Amino acid sequence: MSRSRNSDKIMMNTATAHIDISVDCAVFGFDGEAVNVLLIEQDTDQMQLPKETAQMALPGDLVLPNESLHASARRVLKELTSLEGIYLKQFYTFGSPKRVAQEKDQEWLQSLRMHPERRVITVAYYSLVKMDEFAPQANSFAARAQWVKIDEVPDLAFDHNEILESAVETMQSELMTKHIGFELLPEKFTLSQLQTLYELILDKKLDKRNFRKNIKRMDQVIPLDEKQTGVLHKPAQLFKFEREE
Amino acid sequence: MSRSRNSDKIMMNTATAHIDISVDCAVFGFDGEAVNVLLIEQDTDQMQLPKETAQMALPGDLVLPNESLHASARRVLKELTSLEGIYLKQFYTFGSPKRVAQEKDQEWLQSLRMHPERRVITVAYYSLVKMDEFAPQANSFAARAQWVKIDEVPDLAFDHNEILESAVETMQSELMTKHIGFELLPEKFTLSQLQTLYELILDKKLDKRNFRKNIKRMDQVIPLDEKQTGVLHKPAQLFKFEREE
DNA sequence: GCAAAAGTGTTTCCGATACACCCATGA
DNA sequence: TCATGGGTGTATCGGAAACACTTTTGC
Repeated sequence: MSRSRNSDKIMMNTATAHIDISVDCAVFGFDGEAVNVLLIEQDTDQMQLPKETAQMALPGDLVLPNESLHASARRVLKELTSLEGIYLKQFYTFGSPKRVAQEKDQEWLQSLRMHPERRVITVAYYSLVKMDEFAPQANSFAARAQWVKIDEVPDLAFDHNEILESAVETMQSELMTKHIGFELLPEKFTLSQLQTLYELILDKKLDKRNFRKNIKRMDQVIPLDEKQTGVLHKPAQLFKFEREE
Repeated sequence: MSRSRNSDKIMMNTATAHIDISVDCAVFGFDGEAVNVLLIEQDTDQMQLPKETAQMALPGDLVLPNESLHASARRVLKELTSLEGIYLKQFYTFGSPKRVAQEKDQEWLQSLRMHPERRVITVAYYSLVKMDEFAPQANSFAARAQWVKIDEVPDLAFDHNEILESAVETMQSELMTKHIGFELLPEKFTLSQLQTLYELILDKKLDKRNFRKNIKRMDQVIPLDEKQTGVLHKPAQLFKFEREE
């Protein structure tokens, strides 16, 4: 695939001095069963390649000249999900000089970027969305977005497996202290749903009674006058979460 | 491909499209009395300005085209202190479009940078050094480096007060879990020195007996066959810290 | 009435806290 | 001998962990 272009090579000397900046987002969602991450699929049609070779990657884009990093991440997320005002947090910046220079990534990179030969430093964010509010966008960018269970994520483009792993670790370590679990649940949720989520993220079993004791003394968790319906067992009490100011 | 060519031309016209990347380092040291941070002073002589107007800033530099972020931070640190192999950790990336665009910073920026008008995104690191090993370098860059107590830091250039504050918070929150206190002490230290350091960083008094109980059940802290000398009271036992593999 | 998950309290254990006196040295 | 910080043990408290049965609903 080394259809080398002389003009580009000549540019190299000067062009490599430029470093591009991107943001990449690991967007997590919970469907009641598993924690998922939103991945973008390479558009193989457009490139006339067999579907099997399609790669996947975390959503991301170059930072615009006048855009803050956070705004940039918000933009990527909005184009993808149409959601605004959702949990979004910077966690690390990946800047290895060769992080987009692997042979396997060149094809996609060239269809994606104005300067595919350039080094790219990426500021990584993780985001938490309520999957029931998620509306896939009709635009071509997002049409190829899909949820993948985090333990079934394939090899990704660039260094995105590493970025994702780091995002998962960050989420794990912030779950307890920052109450981020609630960001992944619907507005109204049961304590069992919450516990399932904690068990998945922390990857360990929790004691039901102790868990409920702990949750119930957070006064941000508010019981509603409402119960589950349509389940074939005792219906559970619903709760909502209200972030204090 | 033809799309790339066209867009290139468009890009060329707008020089501000280039974003520079720098690293900035908050280097902390402990002198037995206070936690200090290493600051760089603007060279007012060279600029023929009155000494009083000299600004200070965190040490930092642009990332070189083929240099990883970590290597870049290491380089800044080595030029400054001649130290290698010291604790260095990325903690946040600051990328507000206007972070170096304030009027007050233009003078210095223009003496410092090839493209002072460019937006700069900076990847911030904090570093911990043993002050007794610190040897100020003779080069012009570091000749103007000086230790300043963290609660006596003046207004700094750019957004460096914000970066420093964030570095201090990060250090505080990592003190307990990552044993970073030892990085600031000499190879041989007393438990009182260690406690003083913890009290300064956490900004609260600790109980002597409980503190020593906790430290003594870390098996990385190893008692030496050696005592303090030249003090006018009972000499303290010396310890060393050995990071496990 | 049965399957399936919801819901509920008490006891035990362990780590965190509080607290005061004697010791070794140099001046 | 005195001033200075070094060094030590125990009792109490409070949160974490362990643990099993009854309840409500849909079928």
